[in-house]
Amino acid sequence: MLEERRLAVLQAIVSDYVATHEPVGSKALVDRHHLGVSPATIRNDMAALEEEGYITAPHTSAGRIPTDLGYRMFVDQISQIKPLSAAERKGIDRFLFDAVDLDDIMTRTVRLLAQLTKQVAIVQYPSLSRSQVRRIELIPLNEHRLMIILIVDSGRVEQRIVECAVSIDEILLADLRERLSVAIADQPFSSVPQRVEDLEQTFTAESRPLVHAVIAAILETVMEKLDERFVLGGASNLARYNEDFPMTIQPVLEALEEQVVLLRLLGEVGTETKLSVRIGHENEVEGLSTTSIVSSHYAQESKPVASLGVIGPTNMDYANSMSTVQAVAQYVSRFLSDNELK
Amino acid sequence: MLEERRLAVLQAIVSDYVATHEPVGSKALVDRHHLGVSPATIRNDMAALEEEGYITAPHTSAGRIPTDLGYRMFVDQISQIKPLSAAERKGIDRFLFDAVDLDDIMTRTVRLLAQLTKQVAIVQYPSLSRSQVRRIELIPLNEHRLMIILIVDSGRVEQRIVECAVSIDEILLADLRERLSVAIADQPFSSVPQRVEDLEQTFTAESRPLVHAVIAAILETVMEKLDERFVLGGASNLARYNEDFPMTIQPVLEALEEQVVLLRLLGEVGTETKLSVRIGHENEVEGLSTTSIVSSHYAQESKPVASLGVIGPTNMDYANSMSTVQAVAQYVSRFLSDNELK
DNA sequence: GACTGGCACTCCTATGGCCAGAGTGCTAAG
DNA sequence: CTTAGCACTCTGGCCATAGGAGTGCCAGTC
Repeated sequence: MLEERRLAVLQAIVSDYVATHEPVGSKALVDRHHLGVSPATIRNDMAALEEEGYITAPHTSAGRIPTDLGYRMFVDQISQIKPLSAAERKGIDRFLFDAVDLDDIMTRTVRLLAQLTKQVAIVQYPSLSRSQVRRIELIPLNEHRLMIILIVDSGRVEQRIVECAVSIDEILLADLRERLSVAIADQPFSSVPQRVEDLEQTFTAESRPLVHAVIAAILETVMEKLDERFVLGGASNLARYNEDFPMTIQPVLEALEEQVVLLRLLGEVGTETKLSVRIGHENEVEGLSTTSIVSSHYAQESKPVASLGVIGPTNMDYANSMSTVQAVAQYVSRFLSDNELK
Repeated sequence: MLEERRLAVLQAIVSDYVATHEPVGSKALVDRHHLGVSPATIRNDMAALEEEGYITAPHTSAGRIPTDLGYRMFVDQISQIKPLSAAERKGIDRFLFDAVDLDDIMTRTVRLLAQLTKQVAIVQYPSLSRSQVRRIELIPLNEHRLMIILIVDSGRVEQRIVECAVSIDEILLADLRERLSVAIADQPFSSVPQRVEDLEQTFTAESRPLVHAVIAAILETVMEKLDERFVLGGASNLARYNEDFPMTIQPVLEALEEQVVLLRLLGEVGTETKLSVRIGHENEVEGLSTTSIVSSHYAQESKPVASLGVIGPTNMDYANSMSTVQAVAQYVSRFLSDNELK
């Protein structure tokens, strides 16, 4: 009973604070939410909540604001996520409908997310490490230069130019392509390094220079680009929160430019739960300690391939962000699986 | 004589204001720059300069700050651009040295620019319209799907997936590829639409469905992607100027997300001059009226292929930005021409 | 034992007045 | 044409004040 009301009070504080961005006091609480008790009672509860670390007071005579822990509790209480309205779903549909290729899907998705949540959106490209090579092409460009093209089953296309000291023998190249194709097509990316290295052994000594150059380039590409691509959007939404944390825009912008950091944040998302929320200091990145990240996996044919999400101030509208991120992730998954881009 | 000193006064005002970001008064001027006259004289000149619209006073008893027109005059007076120091040039060299492909060059360049100028940097990909198709590949993916790959002499690679109702005949596809290759390889992009359309006529009726699908996709790709790619970097530098124009970050961020706007700004750069500076209201984009853009073409084998530059507040250090942009453009040009990525 | 009303207390915020300083424009003289 | 002097204006910082919001605690009630 008592516990129950305390929870209600916390939830009320969070939702009021999220709405107004101002500390909320006991009087305001009983006015806006019809809890059946007096302000004094609420004050007792608030004192207890503060004791437990869920809320804090900026100064003696201001209202309370939630701590990271308070938000965490609040978020964990949101058991069932409210579905989007028909209009919203329609909107998502229309937005993605006529995307022509993977790049197009990614850019549209990021714009969609930013627009719906009014926050900074981030969409990761399907991770190579969870994909398979679909096809490999070796295209001679001139005597000493060729281009490797890897087509991945997620629709990603990676290209790389290779320069080799020896002049390129087209017959050998075709042979190499064929054997590479057999070796790595439809194999998980993780097995590629081993397989191409094994393959290299099977070539005669005289063909080695070319073969080695190509294989080295493939290995490099596979390593370098494993997870590295993503798109950002809606950075201007950061400025809307000027009022709330005025001095901290710069570190956030800086953090957003750190690719590795962002990828780690998205990558850390466990595979067990689909929807993940990390609040304030929970993401241990300097500069993002006043922001929260709501992210979700998206899948292709039921296999999770990457993540997408939004980044906003800790006092964001979690319910809305969560449902939007989840919905968008589902739509993207569906879209990727239906219109295979392979 | 008089005219000459006025100019000196204007230059002094601009450089002081750029350095301190505070209105500069007559006393401070004679102190810092050893003009051989008294503050009162300077005041007269300042009154005249204000009359002519080069400077303005925020309020009665503050110093003066340059207007857009004042900056313009100042910039036009910078006849010879100071070369970079050896260390700086060395730095640029090292930064670009081991770039492996075009994407790599573009990202490195944008980071380099942002870092050197402490401003927002923008680098446009080599424009397709000023390039030639180097090679075209048609890669069947499955029965109804194929991928078109266009390799452009600037090193850009464009890919597009085509879906066709009829099943793909590999023999026909090879033939089509060959004839497409003949038709458009080493031709300027602008002539591609005409040539492929002509080519379509030469095919027999039964092969038309496939041929048409491919050609339509090529046309679409050519149209859509003509100039559209660029990379941005250093957005966090915007926040550093919080003090100066605090309320205006949002519109600037928004403008930066408008691809078309940015491309137009870069594109407008005439072909006659290499280095271009547009100040404040000169770039007629809402939201960028308090910013200046310093940009330059860069070239590949002496032919300008695209632009790069920086965007900063109107009270930026023009001399430095101009020399940096010019130097980076030269280096990128050299790099692109030396290590042809074709 | 849980809730409530009352009350004293604290602390922030907004307001207004005030002063000093910086910078100007003007005038008259060199 | 330049300069010194002077009166004038406007801003920005500082201080003190008042008002208000919100709290914590205590004593009383159901």
